[in-house]
Amino acid sequence: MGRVRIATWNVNSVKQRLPRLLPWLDERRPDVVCLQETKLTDEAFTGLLGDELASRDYQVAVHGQGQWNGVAILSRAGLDDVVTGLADGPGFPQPEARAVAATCGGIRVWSVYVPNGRSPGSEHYQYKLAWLKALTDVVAAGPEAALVCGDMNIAPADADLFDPAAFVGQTHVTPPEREALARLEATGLHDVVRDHWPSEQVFTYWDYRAGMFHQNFGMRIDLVLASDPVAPRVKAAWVDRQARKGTGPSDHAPVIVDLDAAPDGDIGPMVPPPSASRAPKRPVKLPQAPKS
DNA sequence: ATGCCTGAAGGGTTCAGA
Repeated sequence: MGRVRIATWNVNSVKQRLPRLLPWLDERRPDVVCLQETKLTDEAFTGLLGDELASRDYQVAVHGQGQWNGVAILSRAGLDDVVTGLADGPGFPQPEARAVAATCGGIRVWSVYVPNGRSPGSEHYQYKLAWLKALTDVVAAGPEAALVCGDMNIAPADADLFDPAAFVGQTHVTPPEREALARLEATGLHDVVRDHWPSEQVFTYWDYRAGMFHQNFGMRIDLVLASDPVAPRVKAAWVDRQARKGTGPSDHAPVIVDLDAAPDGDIGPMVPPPSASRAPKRPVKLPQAPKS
């Protein structure tokens, strides 16, 4: 098929994000959308926006739960062989709604929300590493044409942080997390945004607090990983920072990838990475969990 | 020294997020 636009977006509650999500779908017109942190049961998801998505010709694969987590795939490029969850994946302690897969336009598409990890060495951190191993096994056993999209909760390199010094000792940057991500990529996946912007500062997440977005103090933790047969088809790969601006945004911006053809002129501007933020004048102290 | 903002559940506050 021709051009296919694929996007991934941690919306931080699809219910709260509806006034941003629907106009964004109409403006960017993605063919396949991977959502994370939907925070709705499947029934609530369908009740809330089933009609809105159907009227835009999207088929929907949802895997949600109440309150936390939740992933989905919207597609008007086909939606076959839907699988929810990770086979033999770990729970915390029960399995959580963090992965859904479907075949869209001949590509096995995964929408994933990797566990946060909370603090290095914690039970949740071990869960995160085990979850990544289960994802790696399932992707390795799957079709060759694949896209793994979502919130990895890992900054692949220090270049993906506004201030690496601020993250020392935190999750998202520890060697075991980065090694787990590298093992996933070693199944034959390419980080297409980094490949297209090899030396640019590109972020996908900015904390809501303390004007972090305004200062461009962000992280790149939302990734599109394309398998060997798919990666050469990538014609554009960018972060839609417009979606992080304005009223009622998610704390994450969408990542948009076009396969095979350059985007048409009528689907909105290509947004280049912002100019590099200046290094903080003073060391930036990240919020810490309160001591128990 | 600090969870500084946001969302969810549920209840007058707490937990989770990265």
